[in-house]
Amino acid sequence: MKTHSTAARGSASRQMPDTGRVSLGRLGDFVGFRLRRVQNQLSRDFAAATSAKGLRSGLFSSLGIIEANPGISQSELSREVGLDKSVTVTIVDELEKFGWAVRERSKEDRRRHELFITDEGKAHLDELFTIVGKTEDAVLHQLSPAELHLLSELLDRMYAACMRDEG
Amino acid sequence: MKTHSTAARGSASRQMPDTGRVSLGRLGDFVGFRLRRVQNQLSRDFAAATSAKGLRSGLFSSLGIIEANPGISQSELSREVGLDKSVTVTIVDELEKFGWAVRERSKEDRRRHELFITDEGKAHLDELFTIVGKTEDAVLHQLSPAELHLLSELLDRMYAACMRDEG
DNA sequence: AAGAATAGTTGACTAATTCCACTAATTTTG
DNA sequence: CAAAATTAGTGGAATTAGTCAACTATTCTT
Repeated sequence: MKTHSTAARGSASRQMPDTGRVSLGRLGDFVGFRLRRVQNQLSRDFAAATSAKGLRSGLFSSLGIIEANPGISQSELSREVGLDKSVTVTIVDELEKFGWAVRERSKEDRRRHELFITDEGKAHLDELFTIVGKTEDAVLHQLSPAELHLLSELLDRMYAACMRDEG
Repeated sequence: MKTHSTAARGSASRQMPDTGRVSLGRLGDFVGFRLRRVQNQLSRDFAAATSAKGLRSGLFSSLGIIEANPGISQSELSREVGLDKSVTVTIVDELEKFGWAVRERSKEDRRRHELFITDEGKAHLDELFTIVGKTEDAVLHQLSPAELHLLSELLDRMYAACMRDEG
């Protein structure tokens, strides 16, 4: 069952439409494909907008999570952002080098490193949020607030289902 | 420039929804973050489900596009899947090696290679669609058909906006 | 106290991405 | 029509991201 056929112009066989759009065919029945292309483009826009700062991928998200969850551990951070623990180490190393966040040994569990954002980190995060907000708005400006909210909700439910299955 | 999305930011979601006690903070106001984590997990599931076949990423999507657009050129394929041209070359090389697709020099424009899926390629694509369908269903089973349809539509609109912005 | 489990770290290895140069064919244009 | 610019396809180098296994230190389990 094709739920959403794009352009099914004419009969299937033969040559490419010179003017028309490319058909997704059966691929159009899967959200994974659409998700991937949108996310690809979005993260490319993000990289272009922040290229001056030379941030490694995942650093922005990590700093955002640290800000929202003061004292979070690196393991929890890894789980939330979806990165390997070893990658998180590298990111936190960099955050500390920049002076945007700090590690503090936990008093209760001395294996843990509690993470905190610094004032300087907050300032840079503000800047980054502004940049990302701009690039996202360029893509989302035609989605109504209701649609945007629904999109977030659907993505959250999908993510929750992912985590339930193998989390 | 009453951008809806800007108005929506900051007002909507400040809860700790899905997996637990970790808050998204301001990050929750951006779809890019949610998009990334869902897509990451989804593509990880896909990789796990197809690991036996050892397919390089983008191969499945490429074959799907070739099936839906017989005679498509490698450039057009690259554009549609969102890959670099050189990556597409590698993928088509592999598709030919497997016997799943063929290159044919175009009669009208002898620079072009027209791409066609083979019967064997169709068979394997059927198999892949089944596998991907299963893994997606595990994530999407709780989304209603209407929600699913809306999600696809929103993603398409976002993608169209991306493409419009940078040619 | 012994053993399993968890947090963090390191380094090695593999896959993916980007970038640039190059050939061939076609289109543009002066 | 020839020169220049453009487009399609290819190969390779360099950078980066993602995965994995080993290892220390600490805590939990029994």
